[in-house]
Amino acid sequence: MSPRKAAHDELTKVAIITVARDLFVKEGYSAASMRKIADILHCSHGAIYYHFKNKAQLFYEMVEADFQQLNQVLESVLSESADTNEQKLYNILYRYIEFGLTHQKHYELMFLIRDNDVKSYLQEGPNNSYLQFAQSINSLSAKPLSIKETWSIFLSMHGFVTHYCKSETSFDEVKELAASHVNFLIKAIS
Amino acid sequence: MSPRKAAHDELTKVAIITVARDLFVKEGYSAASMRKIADILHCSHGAIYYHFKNKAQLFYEMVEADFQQLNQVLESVLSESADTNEQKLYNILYRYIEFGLTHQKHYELMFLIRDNDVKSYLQEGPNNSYLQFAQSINSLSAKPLSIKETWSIFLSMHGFVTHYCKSETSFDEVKELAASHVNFLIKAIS
DNA sequence: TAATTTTATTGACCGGTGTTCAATAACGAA
DNA sequence: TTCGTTATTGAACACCGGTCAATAAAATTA
Repeated sequence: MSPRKAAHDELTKVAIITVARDLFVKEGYSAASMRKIADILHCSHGAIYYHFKNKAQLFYEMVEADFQQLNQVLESVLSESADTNEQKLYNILYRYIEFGLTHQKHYELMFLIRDNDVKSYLQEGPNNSYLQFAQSINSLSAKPLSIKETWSIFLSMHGFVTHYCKSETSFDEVKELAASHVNFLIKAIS
Repeated sequence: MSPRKAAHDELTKVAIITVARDLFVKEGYSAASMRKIADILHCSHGAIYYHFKNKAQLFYEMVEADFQQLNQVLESVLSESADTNEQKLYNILYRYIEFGLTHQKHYELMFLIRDNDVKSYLQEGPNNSYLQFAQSINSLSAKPLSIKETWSIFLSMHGFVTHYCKSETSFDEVKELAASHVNFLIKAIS
C-alpha cells in the first residue's frame, strides 16, 4: 500500500543480513529466497534490491562479515602466551577445522560454491584467511616450511572440512578424527 | 503437435544423457535446465520426465556411469606389473587427482554438491571409490596404515581436488603442485 | 487385417524463482 | 510550504522444476 515506511521501521542492511543469515544457514543458498527473507522482514522482496544489488551480493556481504571471525580465532591462538609453539601449531589447525564445521554454510560459500553469480564476488576473503593461516603455521613450525608444504597442509585441512561440511556432520561428532588428522599433518612436517 | 514421434527419432535415455552431460559440464547443475536440454533434443521438457523421474536422477545416472572410470583407473595402476609398490602408490594418488580435475563436474556432483535433491541419490558411488582407494594404498604402503591414516590421506587428496575444482583450474596447470602434494602425503606415511 | 491396448510425447498449467521498474509516499532541507 | 531525495511497493517479465490430461504412434491381440 504505502510506498514508504515510517522512519522507525525502515529497512537497514543490518536487519536484512540478520534475517538472511538465519535463512541461509537454515535452508542453504538456493532454497533461501528473496521473497522468504522479505516475508520475515515484513517488506516486499523488491525493497531488498534497494539495499543489495542482488541475492549473491547479499549472501556475500553477510558471509564476509562473519568470516573475519576466523582470522580472530587464528589470532587468539597465536596470542595465547601460555602455550608452546607446538601447542599453538596444533591449535591453529584444530581450531580451523572447528571453525569450518561450526560455520558450515559460510565455509561453503567462501570455499565451495561454484555458482557463477556468487563467484565473482569472492576473492579477498578466502585469500586473506589463507595468508593468515600460512603465516601462522610458518612462524610456529619447528622446521622452516616450503611454500608448497604450507599449501599442502592447507589443502589437507580444507579436505577434512569440506568432506564433513558436505555430510553436514557437526564438529562434535568428528572431534577425535579432527585431532588425529591434525596430528597426521603435524607429523608430516616434523 | 503430434503427441508421439515416429519410431526412428524417439527419445532414449542415452540420447538424453549425452546432451545433458554436455550441458551440465558447460553450465553446471543448476544452470543447465530441463528446458534447455529438451530444446537441444528437439522435444518438450515434459518428455524427459518420462525417462527420468527428475533432474537430480538424470544428473545422477549420467555421472554414475562416468564415475566407474575412476575405479578402472585405480585398477589399471595396480595391475601395472612393471612398477614397484612405491611407484604404484605414487601413481594411485597422482591419478586420483588427475581424474578429479579432468572430470570436475562429475567430481563436484559425487563429492561436493549439497543440493538436497541430488544428495539422496548419492551414497554408493563415492563410497565404492573410497573403498577401492583405501584398499589400494593399504596394500601398497611399506608400513601398515591405520584406518585413520588412510582416511587422512584420502581427505588430503580430496582437499586438493576440491580446491582446484572450485577455481576451475585444469589438471595441466597444477601437475607439479599435484606431484608435490602427493610426495608430501607419501612422506607423511613413511 | 481390424480392434485394442500399451507407450511415448506434447503443451498447458502450477507454484515457485531472481530481477526490474514506474508509481508513490515519507523524509529532510530550503 | 515547497520541492527534491529517498525508500518502498507490487505488478510484470522471463525463467525454473514438475505434473498431467489428451493424444497419436506402436505393439499386441483377435
